[in-house]
Amino acid sequence: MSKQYTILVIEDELILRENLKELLTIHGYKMLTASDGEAGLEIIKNDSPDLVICDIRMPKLDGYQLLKEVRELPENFMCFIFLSAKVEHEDIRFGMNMGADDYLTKPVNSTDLLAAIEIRLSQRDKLLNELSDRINRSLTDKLDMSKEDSEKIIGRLSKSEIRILYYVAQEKSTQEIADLIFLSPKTVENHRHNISKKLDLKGGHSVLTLALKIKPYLEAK
Amino acid sequence: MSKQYTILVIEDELILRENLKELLTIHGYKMLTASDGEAGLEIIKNDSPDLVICDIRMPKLDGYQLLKEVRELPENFMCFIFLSAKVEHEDIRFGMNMGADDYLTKPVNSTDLLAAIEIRLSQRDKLLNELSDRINRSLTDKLDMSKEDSEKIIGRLSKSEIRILYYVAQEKSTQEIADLIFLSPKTVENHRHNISKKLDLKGGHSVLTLALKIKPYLEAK
DNA sequence: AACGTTATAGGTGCTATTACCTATCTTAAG
DNA sequence: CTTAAGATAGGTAATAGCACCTATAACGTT
Repeated sequence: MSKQYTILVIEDELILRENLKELLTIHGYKMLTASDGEAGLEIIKNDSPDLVICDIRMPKLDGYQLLKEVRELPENFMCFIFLSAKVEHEDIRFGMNMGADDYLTKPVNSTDLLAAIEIRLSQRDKLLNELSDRINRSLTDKLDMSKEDSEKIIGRLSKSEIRILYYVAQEKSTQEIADLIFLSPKTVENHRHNISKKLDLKGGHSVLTLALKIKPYLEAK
Repeated sequence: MSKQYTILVIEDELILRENLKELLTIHGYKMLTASDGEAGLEIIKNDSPDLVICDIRMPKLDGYQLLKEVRELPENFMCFIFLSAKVEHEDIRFGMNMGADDYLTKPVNSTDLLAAIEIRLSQRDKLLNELSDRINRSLTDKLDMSKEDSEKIIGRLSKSEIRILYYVAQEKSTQEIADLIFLSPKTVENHRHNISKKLDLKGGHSVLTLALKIKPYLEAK
């Protein structure tokens, strides 16, 4: 089962709004609804839906103004689709040129709507996946240590060893770690030694450098 | 002056193709053209234009097939706009549902075309900027050191100190560094000491940990 | 010409990490 | 129940980094 997406419908007309909610719920989406632009904007800010289906003529804040505000939100990767009774060429161009990802006209058939939603969500997911791959690769480059390798290393260590390594990565000295977790400095030192032997680390300070390299994956201990 | 974008026009008809090239060149875009899908795909692979304006009915590889191939390319963040004489509702929906970012109909007026190009490029830029910010923030988080801070630190060091720090970041010991660059171990040690004093570093191994943190920005010495 | 910075090299001593040992007690696996 | 692995603690010794000191030669700036 794939991820459940959240869709926000901002639509003045009660009947259409409820119909859309029902249709999309049946197709597996988690639905949010709003009946005017201001309410819609609040929901967007609070719940960050994956996709917004938005009317244009609405009370309080119309679709154009809403889209403008949405696109100015930071860290905003949501898809935005207009669904409007304004069907003239100029209307559609104007809506698309505001930065909408798609523009559907009323009355809309469910095939068109579902297809439009699916393609926008899948394109956005593709983009976000490539982004997180890129972040991972960038991190691996900088740390000389991939996530996989880090996890493999951590997997070979005992609980206490991981705990010690965690504090080593925080740049704590043996004495400081001993004080922090109420152990003898000797015990802490033994753990360091065992880590070094277990992983066959060479050279001085190898435990410290290892700890720093795998630190990002050690945090969530 | 802002960045110059590269636009690829893939269009069967010579006259339209040349007209578009002229119009967009005047408006400051760097233009590439192709007269069929296969040629277009080659250019996309080689030159990675920022945006593609693409006909649908074309020899060899039609617009739909081309878009499908383009979207399967890795690390592909280009915008894709269909420009077609297929103007029926179903045609437009089909094109958009293939994953196009916009769909313009022939004959196209320059206002619509320029507006569509501008909004898609600016939206894509906004997205890419947010993504690169995110990558930077992620790196800063993991390294506990921002690019700016690293560069400020490096700026305060002398040439030799930077060189020493570079080798320290490679996890070389004082003795190893001395052997590598034909210096007395004492000199290397003095540099380490001076780095530590100059930057007011506290605690054991502070030079090593600093070196590892700024390593990404130290590599290109 | 004088001064400050940098690069070079050495002396001395302190401290922290590392290596390798033994030993006891607990816990998990067989 | 026996055994292996882990967590705890200590002893001893070597090593590496660190702090603080002097000293000379080169180099650029004022």
